[in-house]
Amino acid sequence: MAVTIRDVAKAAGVSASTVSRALSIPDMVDPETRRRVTRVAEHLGYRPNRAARGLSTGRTGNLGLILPDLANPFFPSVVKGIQLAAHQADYQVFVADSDEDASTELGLVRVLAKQVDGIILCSPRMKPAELREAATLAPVVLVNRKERSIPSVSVDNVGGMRQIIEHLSAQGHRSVGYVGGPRSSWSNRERVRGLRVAANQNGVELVELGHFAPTFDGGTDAAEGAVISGVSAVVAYNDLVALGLLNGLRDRGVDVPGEMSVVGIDNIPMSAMVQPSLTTLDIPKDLAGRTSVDLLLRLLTEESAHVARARELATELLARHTTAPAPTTSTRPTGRSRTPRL
Amino acid sequence: MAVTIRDVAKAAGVSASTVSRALSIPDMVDPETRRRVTRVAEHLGYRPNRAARGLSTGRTGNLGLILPDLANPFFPSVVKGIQLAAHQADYQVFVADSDEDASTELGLVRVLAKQVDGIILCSPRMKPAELREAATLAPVVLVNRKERSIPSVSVDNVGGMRQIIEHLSAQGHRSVGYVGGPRSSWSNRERVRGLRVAANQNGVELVELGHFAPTFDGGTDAAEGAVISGVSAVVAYNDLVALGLLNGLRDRGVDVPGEMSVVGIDNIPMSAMVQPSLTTLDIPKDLAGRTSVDLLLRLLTEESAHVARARELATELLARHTTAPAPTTSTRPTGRSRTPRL
DNA sequence: GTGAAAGCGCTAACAA
DNA sequence: TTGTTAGCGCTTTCAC
Repeated sequence: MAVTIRDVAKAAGVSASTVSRALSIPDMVDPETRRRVTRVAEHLGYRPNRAARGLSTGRTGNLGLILPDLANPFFPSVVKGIQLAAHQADYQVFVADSDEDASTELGLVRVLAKQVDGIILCSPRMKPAELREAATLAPVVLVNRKERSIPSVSVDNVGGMRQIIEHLSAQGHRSVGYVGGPRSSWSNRERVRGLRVAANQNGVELVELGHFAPTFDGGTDAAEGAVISGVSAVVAYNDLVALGLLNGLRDRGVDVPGEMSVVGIDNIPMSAMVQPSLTTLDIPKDLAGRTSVDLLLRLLTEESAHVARARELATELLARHTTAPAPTTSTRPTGRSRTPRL
Repeated sequence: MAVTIRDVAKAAGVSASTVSRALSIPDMVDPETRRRVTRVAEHLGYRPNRAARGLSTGRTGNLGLILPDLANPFFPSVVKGIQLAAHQADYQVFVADSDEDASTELGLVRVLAKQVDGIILCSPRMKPAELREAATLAPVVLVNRKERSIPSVSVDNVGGMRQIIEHLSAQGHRSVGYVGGPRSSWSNRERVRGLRVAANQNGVELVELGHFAPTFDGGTDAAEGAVISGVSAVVAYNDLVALGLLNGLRDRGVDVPGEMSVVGIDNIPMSAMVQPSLTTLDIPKDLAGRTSVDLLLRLLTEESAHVARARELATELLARHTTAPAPTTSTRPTGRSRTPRL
């Protein structure tokens, strides 16, 4: 078996409790002993067993992260932001991929709840009631969606949609299509909402082309309808969909951007790798990750008596915080219209 | 605090141990009591605390996964394969991204070691000695590299390179370039080795163009050298590099595949999303994931007395296993030469 | 400043 | 078949 706190204690000629203190509350122990203990611990290669520590402190030092699809290039950046922030605070991250299955997600929350101090939940499809149940099982921070009384980190979808519509409108487009994501997706609903408002304000006609899978293939499927609809520009639910759409349009001999403009959302790495690059709305992904960790850790260190109030507070804070680095269209200079020909 | 085993015991009028048995060794308890206990447990919403269980059993029910870069589209498939297999066996997966920093990785192993039953390590850059140290801290399975006495799952790089060279040779190429990955990467060394052998056997000249970052930008950087070298075809360390290379070539006005052919390795999703699709060598990524979990779990359930032998055995098994579904070039029909014009 | 003792939630002998 | 006891590795009173 590995080296335990007692091994260190014995070797240093002190009690286990002293070792414990020397390592976690250094000032409570004589400098002399402290040094001896540290040396011995290091020499023996002692690593505290966090699970055991968790048992007595109620703190595991772990964070859980649940997301719908790691293969969606949107998420790795978020995960990286989270891991970085977590590691800096000496937390480990448990990542679980639910495979786009919202029912799995609640199960994952249950399994994780006991092994982590808090959970970051990216679940565009979970029902509000499920979210609330999840929040009773462990401290939860929502990413990319909001739910009353649960702290969350989200982006200003409405503002982002306004930017897109204004951009298109300035280019002279009067009729814009929207290739929607899953009906049950919170982000999708927000985006539709934002688009409607902005279209209305800019005298642009918005044509909703239906709901599609949030994938490359979903975009391909949407091409036919986009062509038929007669719009001159199309906004896609996300970049993956936009790329698939481009693919489908090309297959139909539609020249992009000559005959039709396409705009994506997310600014995934792939969007910059096609030529010319895809016009897209940037979402500060790693910042969202970092912010969610910060928020979660703040909740955890809050006096438990004040947690309820803290939650409300935190929600407000975040709304402002994430709105600040507002989404902007990416800025690759590629001529008049930056929509790709691919 | 959450509901514990004692709460259930009390409510069911039995002892804690009975509850424990009823839930994990059902046949050791009277059907009547068992039913009662189960009912009460369910009713109270009891969830065993796995960390606590781990403390007494020595089994945590968690697996660790360390990989260099989640943002590399190669990995999500691997992760998904791993998660699926792990969840099916009722294991959770701890994912840690080392950000391509091999020195971080050993640290991650140390931190994770106590909290997991075993670790799946994708570390192309770690030194052999570090790998062996890692293997002493926890049961370890290596992915995509081999090291004496440590079980591993890897693909038949040499065979794959042969396929690529034969493919190019059949197309009439006599001089082929290789855009190498990091000097310290195990896969890169294997690939070079395989290419040299295959080139030699097929009467093809192999021009090694140097070492580049395993990224899109790395590929872009390699374009200049590729052009100068005068080869008619280029193999890239992986698909990301290949895509960057295509980008760089296009910027230099080189027609692909008219003037130069490009072949990638990995078959990442993105490769099928460009038009026409990138010619690439498929690596069975999710299978690699599944296999590594299977292997690890087998090690864990092995009688400890036989573990040493089991390790050797397992290594052998795997070598055969992963060679079987050998890499094949992807099969998108896109005309004579399938190298993309992008 | 330090040690002894109790306990976190659970399982695994050992008795009964 | 079931309950009692001890203990996993650690922290945390409570004495000294």
